[in-house]
Amino acid sequence: MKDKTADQTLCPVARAEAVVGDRWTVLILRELFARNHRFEEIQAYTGGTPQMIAARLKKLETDGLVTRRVYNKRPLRHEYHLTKKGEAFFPVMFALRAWGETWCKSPREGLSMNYTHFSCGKPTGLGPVCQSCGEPLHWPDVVAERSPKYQKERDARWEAFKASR
Amino acid sequence: MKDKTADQTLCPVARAEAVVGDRWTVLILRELFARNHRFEEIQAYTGGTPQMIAARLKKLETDGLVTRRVYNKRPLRHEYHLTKKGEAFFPVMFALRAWGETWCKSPREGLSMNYTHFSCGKPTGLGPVCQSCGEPLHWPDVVAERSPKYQKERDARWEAFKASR
DNA sequence: CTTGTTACTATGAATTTCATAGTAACGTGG
DNA sequence: CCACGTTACTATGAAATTCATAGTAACAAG
Repeated sequence: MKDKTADQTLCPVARAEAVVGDRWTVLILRELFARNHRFEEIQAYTGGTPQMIAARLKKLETDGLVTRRVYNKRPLRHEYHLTKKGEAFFPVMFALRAWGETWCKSPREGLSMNYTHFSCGKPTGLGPVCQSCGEPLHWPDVVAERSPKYQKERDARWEAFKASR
Repeated sequence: MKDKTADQTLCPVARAEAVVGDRWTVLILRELFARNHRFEEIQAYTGGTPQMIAARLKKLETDGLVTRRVYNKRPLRHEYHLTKKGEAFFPVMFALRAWGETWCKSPREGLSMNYTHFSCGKPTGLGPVCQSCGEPLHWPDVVAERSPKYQKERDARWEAFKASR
């Protein structure tokens, strides 16, 4: 799991990719930005196997993007939360989502996510800054809402996960 | 190599990751944004094996981010260029680089990349919009310059690649 | 003392990656 | 006309990773 790439180059893109250059890692971060903090939530919504999730969370923790927080002693249970470094990844996530909405979907599908800028109360749009007020967007200053279809898909994933046990 | 994930979800992040959720793919895009269009350049600077590069370029082509352009008949030779869809990935790349510069390097290393905004002639900074003029940044409207150290690393990679044949 | 909850760990088969080497199609210089 | 150089790959087998499936651990509740 160790990646020497990061130490062998000054390239910031390569350094970043050594940390987040993995599908599961990004999907986990998506869930954390969506405020799903528990292992089973992350597993259910990403569709990853427990090993994939466990390994990625461990790596995210050692890489400093995630901290474990106890929410229950006896039995000991942890939630996973973003650190400053993790939160700072938001612009990448936001840009990635915008690209995905624009270029990886057929037009008739419409947007799956709609963001409202908390400070101005209006839609953020897809751009790097709020289309309504022009300010740069920070997490947690945006409120995400899913399209009904996408929300349904999420609910179905949760049900399917629960049913399979 | 096929990825059913994209068809099974409305999530734009998952859709995007099905296309670019891979270290080599992102490094190849980095080179294309840096205007290195030839196979051997991409191989040398990314450090990938020819199969990795060839497979990713093929997938990038079928996914519509890259086109092959003939630059020499007899022997037939192609260059790889970004399409509109590929160019549209720039904001993600830019944000990723900014995150890497900020969070994946020790302070004393300094910035590896410095961007100048062509339209205003001043530095862009790390943010989503030009720090000098406030406009959103588009490729190819930014001019990249590498720090001497990073440039040296790149040159060394090229030399090492050439020497190994 | 059986069932339920949450968070993982174990195992072996399938797939992917990596290092190394080699091929192909041509131009060039002798 | 033939050996060498250039560019872009392809081939091969060992090593590592991923996936599907199943199971464990530590407790609470009834």
